[in-house]
Amino acid sequence: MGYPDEVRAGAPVGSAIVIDLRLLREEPDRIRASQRLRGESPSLVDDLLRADERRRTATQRFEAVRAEQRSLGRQVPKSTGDERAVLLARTKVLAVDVKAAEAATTEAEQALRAAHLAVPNVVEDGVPPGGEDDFVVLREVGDIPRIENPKDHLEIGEGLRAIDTERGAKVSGSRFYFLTGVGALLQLAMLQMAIQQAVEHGFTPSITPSLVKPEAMEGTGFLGAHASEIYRLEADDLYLVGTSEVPLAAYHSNEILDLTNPERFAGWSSCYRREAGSYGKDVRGILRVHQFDKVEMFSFCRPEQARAEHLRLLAMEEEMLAKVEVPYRVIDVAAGDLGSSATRKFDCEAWVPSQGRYREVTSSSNCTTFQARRLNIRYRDEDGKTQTAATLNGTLATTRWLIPILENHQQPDGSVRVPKALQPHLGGRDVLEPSR
RNA sequence: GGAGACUUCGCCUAGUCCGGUCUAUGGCGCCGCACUGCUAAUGCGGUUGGGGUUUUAUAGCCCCUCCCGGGUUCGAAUCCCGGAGUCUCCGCCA
Repeated sequence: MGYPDEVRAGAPVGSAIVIDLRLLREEPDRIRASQRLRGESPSLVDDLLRADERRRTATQRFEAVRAEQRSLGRQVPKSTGDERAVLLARTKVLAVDVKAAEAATTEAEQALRAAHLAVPNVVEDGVPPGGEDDFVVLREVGDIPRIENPKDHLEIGEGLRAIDTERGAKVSGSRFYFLTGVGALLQLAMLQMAIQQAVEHGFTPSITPSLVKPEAMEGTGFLGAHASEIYRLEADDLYLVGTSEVPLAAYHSNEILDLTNPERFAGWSSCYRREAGSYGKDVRGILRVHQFDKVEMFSFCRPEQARAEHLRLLAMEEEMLAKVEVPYRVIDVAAGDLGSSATRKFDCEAWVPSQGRYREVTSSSNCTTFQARRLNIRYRDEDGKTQTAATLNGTLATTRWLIPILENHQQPDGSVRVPKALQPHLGGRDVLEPSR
């Protein structure tokens, strides 16, 4: 799955990239170091700088030839006779040069973009080195409940007639499910509560498209190493989103924003993931599925505000987790496990009694200018100059949350206690029992 | 799905037939100044945007930009082809 096709499909090229290249030129060593932390080749940076230089040269040549052509072209209408014939002959030659120079520029720009897309975001200072298992636990919150022989969420869910994975498999295959009765109601209540909290904190609630064009996928960094995770509709050249982060990021593509204050969205969408390469992993229940629903936070802000915004999103997640009364811990994800777009990532992991361990339920990434550069999202600074914006995202609630909610609040009789904050969203009921 | 109309510098709009100071018209809005107890009104001036370059700065210079991408041409907002989007009507359908 290469990007040149996507580039031709209309992804923004050139200008916005160069702004950040200026920064790259100043600190290439910093970026090489970051590359090593991620376990990727530092030479990508040199490829990028070379491509940048090539593009500059090509552009300068094109502009020079073009300027001459225009200048001569302006004289043609005023000229007559022999003078005109000479001019026409000269411009005829120039036309060929211009065309060649333009082609060279276009090619150089595409090469630059390709080199650019290959370079992951620079890792933020303080990120733990290492891979998947090298995260640092920042804190553990809440008391782990003592439950004798805890049932897992699927057993509880089936008892409540809330989760039906057998029929999910019958209708759509493995890793699909039906939420029915109190299961459906619980999910709607949880997502509604998430939206309400987001609105209270000034986020704009949004219901987003689930199908997006290639440039939206490319721009958010999802067609990189994890392209095989993405569903693609061949007939229409559209992708099914794995998170509303994608449409929300692309929402402001090719725009210049007023980012005096950060712009914040809470997107509700169904999400689709192929889960390729996770065969045999987490096959039971709804922990790892092909389709789920999610409320995702997304912020556009100035780069200097991004760290504070990141902590803000994390605080939102913790507020939600507190409302569903589930014990959790916060981890600082290690450099090798960041994904190409993030400079830093905090995950919240909820306690899952049946497994006796924490499982990821939220993930919030600071992408700084990585996505905005690719999607050409800018803002105007005090001097009126355009600068690349920063983007951040974080999970506010998803279907997976049903697992810790059901398991941590299960009762010996098979019913499930409803956390207080959720009750108003469930018509006031304080316990889940089988129903229609 | 069928037919037609349309897309111009924040918004509206002239220009497209008949290619060349269109380096885009006018209005609204906005900014500045003047006048007037204040406001309003009026008058004058300014105002497409993006990138590069240069300067202490002001200012300037160059390229790109008339939905997007190709083509024709010495030269394209204008002509040709392809695509996207918007609207209207018809058909169909949650």
